[in-house]
Amino acid sequence: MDKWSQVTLNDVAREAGVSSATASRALNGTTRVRADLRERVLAAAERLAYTPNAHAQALARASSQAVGVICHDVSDPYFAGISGGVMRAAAEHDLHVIMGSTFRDPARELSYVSMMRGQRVRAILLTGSGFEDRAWQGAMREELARCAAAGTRIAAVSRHHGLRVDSVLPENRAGAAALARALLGLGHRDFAVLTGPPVITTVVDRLAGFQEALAEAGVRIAPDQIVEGAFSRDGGHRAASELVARGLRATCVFASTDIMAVGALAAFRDHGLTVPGDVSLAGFDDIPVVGDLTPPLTTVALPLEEIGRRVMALALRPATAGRSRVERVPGTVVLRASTSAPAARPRRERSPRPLTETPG
Amino acid sequence: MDKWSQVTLNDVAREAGVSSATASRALNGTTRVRADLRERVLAAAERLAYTPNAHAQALARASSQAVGVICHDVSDPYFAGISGGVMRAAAEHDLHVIMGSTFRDPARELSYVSMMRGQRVRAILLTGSGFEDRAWQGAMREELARCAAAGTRIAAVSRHHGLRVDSVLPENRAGAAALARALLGLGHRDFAVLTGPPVITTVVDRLAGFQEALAEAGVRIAPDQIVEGAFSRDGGHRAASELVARGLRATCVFASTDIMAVGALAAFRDHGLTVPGDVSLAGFDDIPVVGDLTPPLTTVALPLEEIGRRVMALALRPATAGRSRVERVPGTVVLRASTSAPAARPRRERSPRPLTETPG
DNA sequence: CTGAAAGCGCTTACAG
DNA sequence: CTGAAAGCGCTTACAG
Repeated sequence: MDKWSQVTLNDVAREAGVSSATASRALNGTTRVRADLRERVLAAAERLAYTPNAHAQALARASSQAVGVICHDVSDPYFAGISGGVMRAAAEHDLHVIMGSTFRDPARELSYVSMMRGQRVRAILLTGSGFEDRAWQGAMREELARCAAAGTRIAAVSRHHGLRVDSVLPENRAGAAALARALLGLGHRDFAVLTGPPVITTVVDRLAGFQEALAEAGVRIAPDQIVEGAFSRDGGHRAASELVARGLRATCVFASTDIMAVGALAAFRDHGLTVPGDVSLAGFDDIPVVGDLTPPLTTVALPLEEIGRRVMALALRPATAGRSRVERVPGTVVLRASTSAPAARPRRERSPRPLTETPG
Repeated sequence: MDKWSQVTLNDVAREAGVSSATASRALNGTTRVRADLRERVLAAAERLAYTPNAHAQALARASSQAVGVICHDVSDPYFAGISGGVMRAAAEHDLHVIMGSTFRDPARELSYVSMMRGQRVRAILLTGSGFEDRAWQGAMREELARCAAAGTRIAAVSRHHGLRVDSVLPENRAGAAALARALLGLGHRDFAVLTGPPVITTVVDRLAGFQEALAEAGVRIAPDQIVEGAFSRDGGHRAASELVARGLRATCVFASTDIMAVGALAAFRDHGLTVPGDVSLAGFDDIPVVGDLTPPLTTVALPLEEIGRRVMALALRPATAGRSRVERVPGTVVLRASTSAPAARPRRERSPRPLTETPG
């Protein structure tokens, strides 16, 4: 009934009538063991339902079979998608996954890394994007140096400013720029952006790329048409409502994340605005559901599962001395029905219902 | 650069000029340690960036700080939601989460449990529903007995036939029955069901509950109006298309999972059928997005995150001798626009477009 | 309160 | 090929 009832290697050895060294070798297949002894050991292990104590193995071997994965929130479809790829890859390589959700708290990210270092994981995957925060970067850099010293590999998804780790980089900047050009191509000149917390590098990059491409076409977004919100469905809903409250002058709104776009779509509907009739709407990521919305959302598609597999692959490759490896993953602009040419009719017609109505 | 450069407790002890026993006690706060010595140890640990080797601790203490979580697929919104709750709870209790995705392979579920037993986790959470498979149940029962013998707690979400483990039971049967009654209340008498793989207990329960309630009203579903598909968006799309191909005679379709309903909604649209004009559609789970679809989906809401927290809480409570604990979580019928009274017009008008058109 | 020592369950040079 | 022994890094009775 208690912990001491565990079957140990010694039990197996005794049962098989050999030394624990031989039992270990037979079980691991590391060294040649006389066939009949091996058989006896295997049979004994089977009979006793022996499972090696992973901690003892890790201690004796000075290495474990685990990798650590840190994301912002597994229940967010973006991370759920990446995590799916990571889990597949882990299963293929017989690795255990220790998962940590930071809920976007930089301090928690730091403490997870140190915890995983304590677990002596083979590698740590940082799948959330970095934070634009000097102090945090410094602390993280120190922590990662300790990991490196311990032989723990590090690989990241997205840009982690000042960390120089091997990374899979979704082309947030270029993707947003390409999206902007596509929207310009539809005839839009007045844009608004729903953006996330500016400490998150992904947010910065997408906004920068979008504005850059617009600037090349001589188009500028009015400051009051850039609204910040939480990276969530409700955050998008609130941000879009805020935009409407400020007076929506744009013909096209870019939500820097699909999940925000989902909320924005609902908000526009709640305010009596049709998409794309009154306003076009585009997102980023191509999470599973956006193609099934009405209208389906224009977005920049990222191969989330593949990103997960690739960051794992990167982490499993031995470190290269000196500089860090970077793999870029392009985003693909997917034009769907949520964006169309801007309506030719006068502004008045696009004005929202009075704000006294309750949004959903 | 290599694994041997780890800072150990001995290094800290030496640096602080005390024995490793004292260093250990100071760090853990288990026993009174003279204040000045404690200070010196803490300072030394800080200076050396010491992180205890979790494996050595687990070995010496004969217990670890980890819990194992096994689900079918983290990237599925249902499990993503539950996992979110589990992660929160884990963070609150300072537990590490080892996560395994089985991709609905019973063998993999078994091997994960044994692997986690090897990790000597405190508890294992089975968040996927069980399999209706005798052989598997037998093997799992043995495996769980070994866990129990090792002091590893087990808790599950959903019904695991023949396993008698502490469980959080979403009321699949009652929820589906309540949904059926609500749909009957709208005036429907002709139903179809899109169901999942019948080895999954959740599938069995939802279908049974739905049919049961219909039977009480004297309504029966024609066998050819029950279509099986994969538990995924595309599985739902294919199942709905198959239903249309067979000749959709129902005025209302129940998809046993929201994720299937999402696919079904798209399929109906692709076939030129409007929801709920031509056919009403309902799902189950209330995953985040279904309220934002057009039309928003009627469903049975399950508090996914809370289910996650509760299964963790259950696992953390000590085992009760003898019988297993069961916590029921009711589902709430949420009527949305995807279901309405059946159209009064003749069948002809609801007939689909010819099947030669390509579905999306 | 503190330290020397044994022990947790494995692996792996080191001798045979 | 096999076994006795040391060692992985910690914790914890056991004596002081």
